Amino acid sequence: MRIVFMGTPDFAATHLQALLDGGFEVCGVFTQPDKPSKRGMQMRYSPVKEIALQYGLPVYQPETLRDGASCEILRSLKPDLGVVVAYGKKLPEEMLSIPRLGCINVHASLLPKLRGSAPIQWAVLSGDEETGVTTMHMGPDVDTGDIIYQETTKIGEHETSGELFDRLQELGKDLLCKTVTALDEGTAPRCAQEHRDATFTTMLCKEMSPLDFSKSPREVLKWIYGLEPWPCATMMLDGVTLRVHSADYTENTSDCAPGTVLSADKNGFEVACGGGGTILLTEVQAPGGKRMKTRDFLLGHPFDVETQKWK
RNA sequence: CGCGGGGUAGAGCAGUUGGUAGCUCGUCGGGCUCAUAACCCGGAGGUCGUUGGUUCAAAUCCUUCCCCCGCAA
Repeated sequence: MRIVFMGTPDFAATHLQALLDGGFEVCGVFTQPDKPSKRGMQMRYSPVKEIALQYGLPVYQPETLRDGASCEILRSLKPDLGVVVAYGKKLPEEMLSIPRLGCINVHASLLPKLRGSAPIQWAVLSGDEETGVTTMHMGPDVDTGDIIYQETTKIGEHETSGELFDRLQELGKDLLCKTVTALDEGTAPRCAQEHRDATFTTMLCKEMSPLDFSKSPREVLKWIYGLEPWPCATMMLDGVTLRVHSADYTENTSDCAPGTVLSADKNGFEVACGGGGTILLTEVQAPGGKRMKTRDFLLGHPFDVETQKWK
């Protein structure tokens, strides 16, 4: 079975690698155009392109899919199936129907929940107990297609989006291989989504970083882990913006205003939250510095709880 | 050369009109105490990221390179 793969970031690259490891025939790869990025702003290949080149696969990086040229390329590859994983552009309807079996997509949520661009992070941010991955047939509207398979997993109470990312791509790649095999054998199930249960997610942005301590300790903690590793939660403390990387629950309560630092010692920053609870910030990062245990941070940046200022 | 911040005891930081390298924590030893992560006394531990230069003298001024962090995604 000839497969055309479309994807861009690491999450997609893992899936492409799995197809190749699984012995599937990938006859072409679409990925986003090279762009300067990272420190140094050097031109870099997408993770998917790196793997494609490594295996000598033809790589296509059209700026747009809507000028007809991409359709021509896709037709010329004579694919049986299109596999789209985090490609970064919406496919025009015309392309979806070119492969003999159509196109399928791997989405990192339990559809119809968390449709949209950052389902993994939003699963954490929302405080969900579980999430998963879904493979589906692609239709004209994004993330609305018929479901083929789903795999569910529990979200750890202290699990970061980054960690969940890693786990879901492991689940996703296996589910993808299972799905492709089933499609090849004609045994794949097909189940329409319950569209009225749908929820939607947006891309994360830096404006989400500042922590809102008027929320409950669990909401604050989930916000911290949901924004890890990017864009990362932050808090303003006496004029300094601290990034907050990890936190723990406490048994304590407080009458102080949310956001008040109740203690700053070897355990970390204990901050008053909404509802009378408190939260312990255990790992932080100062501007220009690297992340470190709050305990270590305080050795060189002592904080006076009485005045809420740096000493 | 995209922009900016930073590399100083095991850890986190201070220290630029150049002049013997400091603080907090940890660590080791001793003391106090019913006891202690508390307190007191004492000790060990640093070629100040790397190369070259200026100077009587460089952590500090100039130069080469390496590494870390943030912006941008």
